[in-house]
Amino acid sequence: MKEAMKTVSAKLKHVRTSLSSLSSRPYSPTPLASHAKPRNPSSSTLLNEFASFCYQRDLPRAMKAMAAMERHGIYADSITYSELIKCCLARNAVEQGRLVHKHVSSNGYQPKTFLLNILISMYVKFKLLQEAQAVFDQMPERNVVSWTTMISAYANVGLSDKALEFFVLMLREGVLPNMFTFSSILRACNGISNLRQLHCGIIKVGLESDVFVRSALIDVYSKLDELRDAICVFNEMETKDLVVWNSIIGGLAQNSDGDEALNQFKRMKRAGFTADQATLTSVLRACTGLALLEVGRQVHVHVLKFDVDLILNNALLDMYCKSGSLEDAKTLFEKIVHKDVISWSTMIAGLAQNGFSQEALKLFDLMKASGTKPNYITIIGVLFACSHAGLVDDGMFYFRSMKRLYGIDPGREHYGCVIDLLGRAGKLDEAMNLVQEMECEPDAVTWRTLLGACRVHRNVDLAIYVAKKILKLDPEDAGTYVLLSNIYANSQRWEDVTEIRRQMRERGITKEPGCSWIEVNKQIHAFILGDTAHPKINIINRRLNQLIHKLMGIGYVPDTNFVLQDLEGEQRDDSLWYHSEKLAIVFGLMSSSSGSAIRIRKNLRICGDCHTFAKLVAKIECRLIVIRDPVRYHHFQNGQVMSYDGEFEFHSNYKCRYKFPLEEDSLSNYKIQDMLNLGYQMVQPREGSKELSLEHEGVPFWYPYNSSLETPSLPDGIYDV
DNA sequence: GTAGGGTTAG
Repeated sequence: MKEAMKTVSAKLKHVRTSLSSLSSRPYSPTPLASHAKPRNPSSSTLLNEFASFCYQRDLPRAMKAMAAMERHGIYADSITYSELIKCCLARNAVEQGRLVHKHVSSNGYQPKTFLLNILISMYVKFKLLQEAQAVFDQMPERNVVSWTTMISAYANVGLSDKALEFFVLMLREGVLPNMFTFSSILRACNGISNLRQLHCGIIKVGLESDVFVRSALIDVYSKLDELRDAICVFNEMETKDLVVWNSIIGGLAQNSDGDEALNQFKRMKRAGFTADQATLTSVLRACTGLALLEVGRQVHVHVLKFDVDLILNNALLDMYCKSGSLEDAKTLFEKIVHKDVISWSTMIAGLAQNGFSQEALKLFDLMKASGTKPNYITIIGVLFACSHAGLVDDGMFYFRSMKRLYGIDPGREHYGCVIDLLGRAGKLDEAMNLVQEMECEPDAVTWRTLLGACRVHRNVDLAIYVAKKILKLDPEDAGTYVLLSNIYANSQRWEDVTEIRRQMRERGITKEPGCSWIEVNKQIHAFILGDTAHPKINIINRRLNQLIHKLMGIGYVPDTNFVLQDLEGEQRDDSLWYHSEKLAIVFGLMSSSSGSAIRIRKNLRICGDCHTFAKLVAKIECRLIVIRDPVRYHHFQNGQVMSYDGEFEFHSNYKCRYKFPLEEDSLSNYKIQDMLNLGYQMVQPREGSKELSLEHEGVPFWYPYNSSLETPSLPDGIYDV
C-alpha cells in the first residue's frame, strides 16, 4: 500500500507540474469554431459539407473535408467531431481516428474537455491505452468522465492497481466519483478491505441504489468468496434488473452453490424475467457443478435461441463433458463453427477426464493444425490426458517442450499433472525431484498429489515427509492428519498416533464423517458410515453382503491398509463392509430398474477400495457404468483401480425422453398440490411404474432435482472413509 | 453529448 501511495504522490506531482505548465502557456489565437465568423466565403460551405459527411457516416469524404478545413484553420463543433469518431470506431478506422486527434490539436486549436474525453474513449476502444493516457495527461482540465474512462480502461484490462491508483488520484484532485466511476472501480477491486472501503464510500454518497453499482458489488463480493454479503446486497434491492439477477446467479454458480443458483434462477423466472445468454451460461455452470445432465439438456433447448453465442456453447460443451455425455459433447463440438481456444481446451480436457486420452491428444494435434494457439489451460488438459493414460514419455515431452513450442511457462498445475503422472507410475523419486525443481513454491495441493502416489505405492517414509509438509501449509487439513495417524498405526507406531490425535484435539480439528448420497427417482438418499437411518437399510445390507461375497469369489480383497484405527474389532470390519458409498451404490443398484439416472456424490476423499468395489460391481451388473470423475480420475494398473479421488457418477441406461422448454416450474421443488394448482394434471402411471406422473397440456413434468438433503448427526469422533 | 454492471475451459 505504501508503495502504491508513493506512486500516487509521484503521479500527483507530475499532474500538478503538467497543469502548471499548461496554465503558464503563452496565449495562442482562439481557433474558429462553427459559430465563429468564417475567414473566407468557402468556410461555411466547408463546415456544412464536413458536418453532412459526418452525419451520413461517409468517412472518406469527411476525412477529405477535414483536411481542407485544417488547411484553412477552420474547426467544427465538438458534436460533429464526436459523430466522426463514432464513424471511425464503427469501421475500426484507427488511422483516421488518429488523424481526427491530430486535426483537433492543430493550429493551436483547444478542444473542449468533452471532445478530449471522446478521444480518450476512442483510444480505449481501439485498445491503445498509451495513446488514451497521453490525451488524458495533456488535458488542461479533467472531469469525472475523463477519470472514469481511464479507470474503466485499466480495470477492464486487469490492471487493477493502476485503476485504483487513478481512483485515489481523482479523489485527491477533488473530483467526486459518481455511479459510473464506482461501477468501474469495483471491477478493479482486488481485496476485501478495498471492497469494504468502496462499499462505504458508495453508501456515503448515496449511490447504493444504482443497479449498475449493485450488480458490480454483488459480483465482486461473490468473486472474493463473500457470498453472504453478495446475497445481502441482492436481497436489499427493491428493483432488480436482469443483470442483477445474473450477477447473483453467476456468483452462486461460481462458488459451487449450484442448488441456490438454480433456486434464484427459478425466482428470477417467477419475477417475470427472461433468461439471456449470461443467465443460461451461469445456469449451465450450476448444472455442470451438480452434474445435472437432464436439467442441462433442458437448458440446451434454450441455448438454441442463441446458437451463435460462443460463450454459451462452450459452457454447454463443458456441461456435456462433465456430465459424461461425450456423444452430445462431440456432436455439439462439431457444430461450433468458430471454435476458440476455450472450445478446444474444454473438449480436450473433457475427453481426457472421461478416459479418452488418445482422442484428446489427437484433438490437440487438430487444434494446432486449425491454427488455434494453445494456452496455459490447454496444456493442463494435454498433460492430464497423458497422466490419465499413463503416457509418461509423452507427458514429459509436452511438459519439457511447452515453453519452447508454445511459449508457456510451466505453472503449478502443469507441475501437478506431471508429478501425478510420475507418482502414479511409481516414479516417486522423479516426482520428488520435480517438486524440488519447481520455480513457484509447491502448495498443499502439489504435496497432496505426491501423497496420493505414496498411498498407492505404499511408500510410508515419503508419505510421512509429505504429510508433514502439507500440515505445515494447511494445518486444518483433517484428511492428512487422519491419513498420517493411519500410516503410523499401520506401522504400529502408537506413540506417534497418540501425538497426532493430541495435535488434532488441541487444534480443534475434527474429521467430518464420510457421507454419500444418491439421487433416485428425484429423491436423495444419504448414507453415513455407521448410520442405520435409511428405511431399507437391512435389505441394502443383505444385498451388499451378497455382492461382496460374489465379488470375493472373483478375487476382490477389501483394502484394510488405511482403515480407521479408532474403530475396533467388529466395528472396524463393519466399516469395510458398510462403507457409506457402498451402501449408496447398492441402493442405486436396487432402484435403478425404475429407469432413473443414478448419481452418487461424496463430500470426502475416498480410498481405493471403494472404487475397486464399484468397478467390480460394474462388471457383474452391466447396467452400472462409471461415467465420470470431474475432480481427479481413476488410475488403472493391470486392470485394477489403484486410487480414486473425487466424485462418482453412475448411469443406468436412462435417457431423457422429453425435451421440453424450460418453463419456470420445471426447476422447482413444487409439491404435487402446487403443481395441480398450476394447471398440471395427474396422469395414470405407466405400466409397471408406481410413480405418479404430472402433465401439462400433454407435456410431462419432469422433476429434476431435490435439494432437501439432511445429513443425520453422528457421534463425535474421527471418521475416515 | 463523452464514462458504468452480469456470461465459457484448469
